[in-house]
This record gives sequence, C-alpha cells and structure tokens, in this order.
Amino acid sequence: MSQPLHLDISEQLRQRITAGDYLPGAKLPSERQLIAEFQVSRITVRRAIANLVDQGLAIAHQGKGVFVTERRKAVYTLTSPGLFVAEDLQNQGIALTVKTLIFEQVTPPQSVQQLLQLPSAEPTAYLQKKILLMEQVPGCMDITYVLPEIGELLASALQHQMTFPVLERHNIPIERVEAMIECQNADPELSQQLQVPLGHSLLTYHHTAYTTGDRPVLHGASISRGDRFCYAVSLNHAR
Amino acid sequence: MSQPLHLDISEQLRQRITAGDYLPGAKLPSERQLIAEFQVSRITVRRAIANLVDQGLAIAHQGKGVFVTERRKAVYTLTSPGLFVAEDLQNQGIALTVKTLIFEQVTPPQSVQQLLQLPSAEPTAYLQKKILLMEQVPGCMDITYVLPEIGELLASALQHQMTFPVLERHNIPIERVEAMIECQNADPELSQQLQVPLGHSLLTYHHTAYTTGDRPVLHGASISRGDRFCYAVSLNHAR
DNA sequence: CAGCCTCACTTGTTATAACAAGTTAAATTC
DNA sequence: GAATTTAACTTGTTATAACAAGTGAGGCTG
Repeated sequence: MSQPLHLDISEQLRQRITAGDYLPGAKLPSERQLIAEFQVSRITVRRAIANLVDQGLAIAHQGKGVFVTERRKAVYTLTSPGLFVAEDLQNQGIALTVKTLIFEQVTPPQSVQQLLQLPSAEPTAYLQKKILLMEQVPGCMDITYVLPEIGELLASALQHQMTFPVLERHNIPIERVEAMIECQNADPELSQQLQVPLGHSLLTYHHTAYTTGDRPVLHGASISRGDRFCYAVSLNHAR
Repeated sequence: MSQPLHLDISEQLRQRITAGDYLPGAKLPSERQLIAEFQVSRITVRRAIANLVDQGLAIAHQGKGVFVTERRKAVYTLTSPGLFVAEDLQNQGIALTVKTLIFEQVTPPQSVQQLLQLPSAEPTAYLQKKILLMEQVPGCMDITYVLPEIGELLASALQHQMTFPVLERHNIPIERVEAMIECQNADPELSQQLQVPLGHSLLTYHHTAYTTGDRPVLHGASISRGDRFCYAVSLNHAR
C-alpha cells in the first residue's frame, strides 16, 4: 500500500465534492453506506470523513449525518477606522446581534497595560467579552480592554451596541488603529462559545485604537470563525 | 460520563503545556506511558493527542514522539506596497530562499482574467508557482499570475528573486494593492508542499497589484503556515 | 387529534488486537 | 574501530466489537 486507505477514500470523496456531485449543504453517504461501497472497516471510513472535516469540506452532526460545508464568507473591510465591522456587515445584509458575556473592571495583563499606557499605580481597565451573533449564529468572540474612564462612562451603551460607533458618538474619534491578523485554533472555550469543533480554524484580529494625540483608547481581539469570515484591506503607496 | 475521556485527558495535558510543565520543543510522554498513567486504551490516548495537535499545541513525528509546538510567529508588515514580504522578513533576521515550481504561460481562470483586465481575444498570463523557504523550511506557497508582457520580459529575474523588488527595479512602480486575508486548511497538495498535516491551518493573502494609471499588473495568493506567520497593518483615519 | 413511545437510523466513544513503518541505540560482524 | 545488523522503542494504519447518544418517523395511547 503506497498510500493509506483513509486518504485514498477521502480523496475520492473530495473529488466528488469539488466536482459538484455532492453540493454544499447536501448529505454525504452514511458510514454504513461508505463501508459497503469501499469495503473497508468503520474506523477507516471515519478517518476518511475526519480528513474531509479537517480540510473544512464537510461537517458532521451526531444523529443526522455528514454534510458538505457552505463556502460563503463575509468580508470585514478595513478602511478608515471609523466605519467598522458592524456597519460593514450590515451593508452586506447580515443581521448582527451583540451578546455581552462579561463587562467588569479588571487588572489587565502586563502587555495590555503597556499598550494602553495605564498608570502603574492603578493599572485597571474595563474588560468586555462579547459574542457577535450573525443571523442568530455565533460568528465572532470579541475580547476588549477599554480605558477605565471610558468604560465607566459608556457602560450601558457599550454593552448593547458596537464599540466604535459608541465612541464616535461620544466625541472620542479614532484616529489610528494598529492591527495584527493571525490564525489560531479553537480551544475548548472558543469551541463551545462559537459552536465549532475543537481545533477549528479561527481568524483573529488584534487591534489597538488611538484617539487624538496618539492616546490609546482600547485594545482587543476579535476572534472569528475562519470558515465564515475574511478581511479585506487596500494599501496605497501615497500615504 | 459527562465528558468524553479523550477530552478529559487532552485537557489535563493542555493544562500541563500552558503551565509550562512541558516546554515548547519538549517531548510528551509516549502513548504507552499515557496509557499507563490514565488507565485507558490506546485509541483514547491517541484521540487525546489528536485533540492537542488539532489545537496547534503539539505535533507528532512517527517513530520519534509527540512534541510541544514552538509558538513564535514571523510578521508580514503591510505598509506601503513597495517594501514587501521578503525584505520585511529579512529585517527580522529570517533567511529566505525562493524555489520556483512552475513558470509558464497559461490561460488563467475567468476571475483572474477579469481582475487583470486581459483582452478577451487572447487572455493569457504567466503563472508562477513558488515555495518560499524560511531558514530552509517551507513556510509559504505563492501562486501569482503576471501580465504576459511583464512575465516574458522578466522571466529569469522573477524565477530567482522576489516579485515586487524585481518590478520596482524595472520601473514598474506598484501604486496600490487590493488585498484580502483569509483562513484555509491544507489540502493534500498544500499539505505535501508545506510539509504540514492534512487540514493544517493556513493564512492566505490574496492580492492584486496596480501600477500607475490604475492598471493591474499581477494577481496572486500567498498561502502561509498559520502557525508560523501573521500580518500586521496600520490603519490611519487621514487618507 | 395531541402527546408519548418505540424503533430504526445516524454519528460518537471506547476497548482489544495485530501489523506497518520510522527512529535510535546497542550488539554484532567484518 | 567502522560498518552493518538487530532489537526495542516510537507513532501510523486497519479490523472487529460493543455500547452511548442524538434524530426522526411511525405507531400507539389517551
């Protein structure tokens, strides 16, 4: 055997998916059917399916079956820092709800203290942890640290609305955002909150926002499902 | 049982990793040892380890063992389109080699034809597929379509050097880049080329570069290992 | 007819077993 | 002593088996 059986089978199934034999949303044959078709043991069929799931081509639902994944992604456009994630998605016709999990005053980790230039005497900030529901489905978890004076002032507003619009409305303009985008994998907590399998690919947008005078206002991370979202940015030479 | 055994075990191991009991690069206990410690079957231990691998915390080497992953990432800084990936990485002290897999004239897919505004009479372009080796290790696969006249002119230079510096040296300034960053998972080809397991998280940077007069010059995708790379960008309000 | 139950299906978990294949170091051979 | 072989480890593949748990349809009961 030059190649493992499970790979051989998952490649055949992959070909059928990319060829359109199984359309997005459609149910793949059950384990029992695949066992009969390929004449292998259940463990091999399950491994073949796991290969497809790992590649993001299929998703399994206990009791129901394995289904071909939908491949549409919503775009976060990173233009000027003013109009943000929320509006941009709503422009794409995606209903968006904010569910705050945590909103409290904490002592952030060293790295955040530094980025927000908190006074070392009393290095506190407001921590907001929220889930963004797109079309009633959790798509993004946002963890943001806000300067204490701003968190206190805008507590009620921040808990029900998107962050940046609230700030702009209260005369805290965002002049600059330093961002970093990376890939991570769902740990058990994120797996549960975003309702994805353990290890699922996630796209993380780390950002530090500065207001006039280059003073930092907030620092946070938006962790989105990697199979549902992407980021667009335009880079101009003339700056 | 409220929670599967394999999850229970992988969580205990995860805690040891995050607590620093097992440092990056260190070898985890062998399957045999874990079977003895947790008093479960091999299949359960293997599933627990698979959970860690899926979360990007460990990597398995047949015959050698399972090792805690290193967590350092190289940063691609997206500033002005001029200085690019290559220089940026070299500034970070990372040795970079280009290995061209394919360089030929082709008829690109419809979507690329449109982006490059190719004449529908003869919609050809040069396709370059290359592997970028960082410290002799494959880290990124780049697939780029270049306008035919440029591909022809700069064939030899493009095959051994980075794309953007070559263009700049030949008086083809890049004025604007439209980019999109997304997450994808390694299919068998990428898995083989980048030497990562099937389904491994990858970070893809799609880009279309325009020269003076807003004329498109090239369109491509840079597919990097998600566990090794990230993108940084600075967004200014004043544009 | 509404509600409940049962049954047949699905995927998920776990155990035992055997062999394959990559790695390393000790033992053997030349 | 150097090269080769062997043995003991490691993880990878595959089979068989049994039970758990989620789903949905059909039938039974009130």
